[in-house]
Amino acid sequence: MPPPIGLDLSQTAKSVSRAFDRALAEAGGSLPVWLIMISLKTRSLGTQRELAEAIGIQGATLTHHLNSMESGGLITRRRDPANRRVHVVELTEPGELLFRRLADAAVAFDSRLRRGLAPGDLEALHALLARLRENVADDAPILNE
Amino acid sequence: MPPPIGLDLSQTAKSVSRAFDRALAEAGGSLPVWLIMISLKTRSLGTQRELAEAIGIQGATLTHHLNSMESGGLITRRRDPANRRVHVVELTEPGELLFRRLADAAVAFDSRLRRGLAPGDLEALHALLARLRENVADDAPILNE
DNA sequence: ATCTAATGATTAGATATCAAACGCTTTCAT
DNA sequence: ATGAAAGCGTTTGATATCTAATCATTAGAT
Repeated sequence: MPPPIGLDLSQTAKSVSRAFDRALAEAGGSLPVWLIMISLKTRSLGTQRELAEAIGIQGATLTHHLNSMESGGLITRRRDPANRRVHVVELTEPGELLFRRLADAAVAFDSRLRRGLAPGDLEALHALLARLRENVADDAPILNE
Repeated sequence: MPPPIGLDLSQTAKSVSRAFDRALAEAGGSLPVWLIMISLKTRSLGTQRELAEAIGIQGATLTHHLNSMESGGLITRRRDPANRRVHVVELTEPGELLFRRLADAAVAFDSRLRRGLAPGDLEALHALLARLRENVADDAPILNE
């Protein structure tokens, strides 16, 4: 009798996320802050809505994080002159500094997480997770194969 | 360049958990309520602390859930005469009824989640998740293999 | 016997997240 | 040109969770 897969998944994710958050906290950040920063740096940001979507939180929640990051001097927000509905979010110099520290912590954590896993294992895991996401996507929800 | 594994995991878990919670909500419950009930039914419960541990939440959080379940008539709490520190938690008749409905929903969801996954895939996933949990366990935290 | 430490559960306070409502800006149809 | 609809971000209110402090009970030591 295999264990219920959703349970297994969520408990594992909880453990891993908490450990990651602790690692980032030691470097002076947090998981949401890290996700926001790396999205700002790598992806070519469109709007805050897209940013929230990319990191898997709600727009309202993102606003809170940006508020504290702004008052902490990590980012600036200004209206885009071309489209005054959108806020352009940018890292300040202290923000860049923290980003580098968090990046180091994230890399270290990731290698710790991969211990004992072959490249093939990682690919397999990635594919399995993708399949699970598909299976709970809203379209064609029940339909038994 | 492989995607960061922790991210992949947590986003998937979030999607799956939310979908599961929606399914349980349609059956009149929620994820924590379901976890509490199934733990009460299957595992031989020791204390609330153990119960909380088993379902991966904090004792204080469990208290809140038990409060609402009790006022909703799903469970009863009484002091154990043998050790008056512990609360003996038991399902009421309406509680048993809801349990059965949630069990149906959970089974349906699980089969939906397993669509397109061979038994070998499930075993592999289980093993990979276990490995990840090990890798973030507090003992021997950094040590590169 | 009594004092101290440990244990089980609850309560209080803080934080994080979400959903819904709102305000401003832009787009588009007429 | 103007009015309706949609888009973007923020605010508000509710919920869930955690940590720390507290109350009551039990176990252990002297």
